[in-house]
Amino acid sequence: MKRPLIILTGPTAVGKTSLSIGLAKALGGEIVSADSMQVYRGMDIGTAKITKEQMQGIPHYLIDEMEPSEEFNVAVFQKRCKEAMETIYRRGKIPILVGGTGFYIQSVLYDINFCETEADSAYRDSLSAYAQKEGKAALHQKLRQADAASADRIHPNNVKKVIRALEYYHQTGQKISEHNERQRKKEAEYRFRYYVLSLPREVLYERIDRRVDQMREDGLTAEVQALLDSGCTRSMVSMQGLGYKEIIDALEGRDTLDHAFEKIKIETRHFAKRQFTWFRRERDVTWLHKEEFPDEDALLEYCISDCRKMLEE
RNA sequence: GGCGACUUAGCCAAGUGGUAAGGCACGGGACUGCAACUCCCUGAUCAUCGGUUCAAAUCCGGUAGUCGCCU
Repeated sequence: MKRPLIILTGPTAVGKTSLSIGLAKALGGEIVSADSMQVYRGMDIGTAKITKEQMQGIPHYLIDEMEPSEEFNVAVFQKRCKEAMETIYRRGKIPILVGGTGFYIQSVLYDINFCETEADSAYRDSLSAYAQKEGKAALHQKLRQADAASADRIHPNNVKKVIRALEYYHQTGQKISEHNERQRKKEAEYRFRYYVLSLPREVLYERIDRRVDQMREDGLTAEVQALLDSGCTRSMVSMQGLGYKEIIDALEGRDTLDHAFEKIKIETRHFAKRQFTWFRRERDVTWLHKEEFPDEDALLEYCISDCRKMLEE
């Protein structure tokens, strides 16, 4: 019998955290964070990380498990997430995957295969240098020779993705387009519910604006300064998080703080929009339109009973 | 009340006679090891009325609005 899995996601600032705790309590669940930034220690305000008090005793995994200097990515996430889920099953609990990184959720739900090879930064750098010298089109042409299907799919300007496709070919001798095709057909090996929490765009955007204002009041600037003081640099993956790169620019004199915070608002809205695009095309999702419920309790009740149905299957 | 300047898409903004650059926002989309990343697509007849001209956002005049200076 397939094991149960509950997924709760949605755009940033939609209110996943509070719902997740209610669900975990009612169903005997433990939470695994599916968030690419909340794993990092010391990045609390900018990632709107759940606090100890908010957790209300519910165990959380993949939060504060890495240093900002370490590199976290889908492959690492997938591995650690599966480990956490094993622990949870062993304890007789139900894993609840909560977070807004759709790609990460997909990697676990459909068990996408990321081959053993490590990222080859030397090769990546050489390709990147090649693109600098010869141009993006030339790099794309290189990909066309190796993997025409990928070249058709990936826009020449999307250098980062072109490089990854080339790297895959370089390391495995196979075409990433074919690999992707195979992965795409996979079925979930869990009994699951995949909830996407949503709000009308205008409401969400207002919440985002307010949240960013709150981050400023709560001391995001000091948090970023502390990270810089401890040796973090803009080039770290962790420092590319929303809110971090902008404040770094301001602290290092390339921007004003006021403008940086405005920029964070706009970019967070863009991010939310991208998340909607992602979830809209994900199959097997259950949309939860918050505005269709009289209040949070009603929403929670609905989720609980819907999950129970799934658990009894 | 007088004089002057301005009026181009939601915002900023090129264009001064030959048939509307660009940027931002908004909206849509892609995404299989950096994903809070990276990338793609998308909008106007130029305040308004009339005139000159083969041809006007571009020249002339009226009207309206905005801003500045003066009384």
